[in-house]
Amino acid sequence: MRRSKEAKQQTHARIVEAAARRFRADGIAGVAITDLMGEAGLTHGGFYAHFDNKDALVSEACGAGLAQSRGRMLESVRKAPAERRVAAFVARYLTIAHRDHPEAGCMMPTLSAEVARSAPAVRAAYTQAIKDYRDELASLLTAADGSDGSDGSAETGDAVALVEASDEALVLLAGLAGTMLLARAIDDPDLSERMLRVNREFYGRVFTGHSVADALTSM
Amino acid sequence: MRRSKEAKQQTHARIVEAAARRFRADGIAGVAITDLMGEAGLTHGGFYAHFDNKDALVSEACGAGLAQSRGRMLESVRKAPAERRVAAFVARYLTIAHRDHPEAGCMMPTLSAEVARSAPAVRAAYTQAIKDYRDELASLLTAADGSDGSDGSAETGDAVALVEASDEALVLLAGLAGTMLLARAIDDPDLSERMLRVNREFYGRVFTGHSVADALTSM
DNA sequence: TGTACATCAGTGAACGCGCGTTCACTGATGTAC
DNA sequence: TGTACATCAGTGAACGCGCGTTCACTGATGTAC
Repeated sequence: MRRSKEAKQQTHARIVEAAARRFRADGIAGVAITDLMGEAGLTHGGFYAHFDNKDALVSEACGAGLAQSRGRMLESVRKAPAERRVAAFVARYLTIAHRDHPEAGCMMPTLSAEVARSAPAVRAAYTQAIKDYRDELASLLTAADGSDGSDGSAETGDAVALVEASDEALVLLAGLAGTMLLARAIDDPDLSERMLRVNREFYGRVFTGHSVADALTSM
Repeated sequence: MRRSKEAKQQTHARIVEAAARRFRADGIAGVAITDLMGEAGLTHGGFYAHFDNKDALVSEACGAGLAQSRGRMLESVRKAPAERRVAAFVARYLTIAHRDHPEAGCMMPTLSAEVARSAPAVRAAYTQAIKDYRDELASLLTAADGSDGSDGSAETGDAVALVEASDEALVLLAGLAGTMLLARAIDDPDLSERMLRVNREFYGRVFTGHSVADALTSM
């Protein structure tokens, strides 16, 4: 039952897509190859025509999956005016809907801990995806902050401004991922919602005004 | 080979301790009961004299382990003068040593994602431990912020101040856990260190001054 | 363009392995007299 | 205080199960002539 080259590529994409979805919902260790192949409409044996082993799939699914969820998150955000995009991103990320649907959400809160324990190839692919995320966020932050990306602090200049923006992006990524991570672990609905709301408010305000730039000045 | 009551309690404690350590290093799913019993100096069959099943151990180890790591973190912090304790805590949490030794560190970055997918009893125990952590941090924050815990904003008053402190604690917990989570997943040593440093600087400054209280006002 | 053959995507049974859990057993501890 | 017996912490073989991976096979696709 050999298939055409395009058919194989489509199958490959379906497996990766199913993996990215299921890994987020149940963790890497919690998803069996048989399940993934079943969701792709195939039987388990065919897996090895596409990947050397499970780790090879994990690398691809983690890289592609994080990039995909980033794309979906930022897509709707770009419709907002430049100065409101960061706040829109924060508001989009820290929602109850996102908390309750990890399979369709960001990979960072669900998979980072498992990736940290994974094979070098997995970590490398994941790291690259995080760098891309940081860079996209940094450009969002500089655009929101006026065109020069600075706020009049002593060591101003475009190079410094760019460094600061990518540092702010690291703060934002960590804060959002951590908030979602804990909001999902917490059993108490009130506390979980409060976790989301308080951080939404915090990051929305801090990254819209200039308090972050102040806090990060002269590092 | 029946043992005395105290001996049994000691064995029980040794199993829980080994579990709290190994779960942080390798994840819940990544640690077998045989391994844990071996570390406690026993064979696997004896496990069920102490726990109904693996989930029962997980509940106990997650609750106790998070409380223990919180105790260790805050122990050294209390030696600092009140107004520097928050900064000391942040500095203690976001270190390379902490990143490289998850087995001896905080449970939140390593286990929260897995706990979110665990049985109700596990999540309940974990949630309680997080609430305790929040409350301890809140008292650290109010102590650092002057004795009334407020900064002259319009809706001042002790009740409001307490709510604000526990909200600030939620922001801090999420930020620290998220930073460590990502710093561990990232393969690139420079970026990983930068993640730690930038966030250490950010949370150190923001939670020492009054910018957080400003950001969280009128929520 | 048509034929003959090699390739290889996908099938499904089978593999070895480690897991959580069970169970008959042992012998020191706790208890009743 | 001493004896007889019940309890039960810990042992180690065995269980059923699901996992990742292998492999002989099938038949449509790609290629050489």
